Amino acid sequence: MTISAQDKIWATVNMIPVGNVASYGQIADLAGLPGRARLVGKCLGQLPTNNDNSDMQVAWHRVLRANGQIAFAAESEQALKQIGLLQEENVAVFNNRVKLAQYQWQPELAELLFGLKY
DNA sequence: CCAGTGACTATAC
DNA sequence: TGTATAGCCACTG
Repeated sequence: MTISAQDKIWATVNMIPVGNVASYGQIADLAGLPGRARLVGKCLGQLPTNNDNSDMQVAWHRVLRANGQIAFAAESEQALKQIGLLQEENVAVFNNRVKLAQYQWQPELAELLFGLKY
C-alpha cells in the first residue's frame, strides 16, 4: 500500500506525546520529508473536518513554528482555539508562543519504532 | 516556463 | 525579542 505524504505527516503528528509540542520542520523530518515544513502546514490545513466524528483525530495543535510561536495571527479564531487545546494539556502559552526549552518533543528511538507499527 | 503564494526556517543585526 | 532577507518546496494560474 502506498502511504501518501499527508498520511505520514498525520501519523507523525499523532505521535507527539500529550503535553509536548513539535515544529513543522521537525514533523517533516520525522515523517521522512526533510525540507517540507511548509508541506506539513499545508496538510494540517487539509485535515478532514477536524471537528468531531472523525476516525482520525490529528493533534494539529501540538505543532508550532520553529521558535515556539503559534502559526496563526494572535487573537485569530484558530490561534485562540489552539491555545485552548494546548492549555488543556498543561502546556503554557504566553503571548502567542510556547517555551520550546520546556515543551518541545524529544523523540526516543523506542518511541519512534513503536509508532511505526501503523 | 515563470511568477506569486503559503499553518516554514536559518541567519544576521 | 523583533525585523529583514533569502532559501525552501509544492501548487496554481
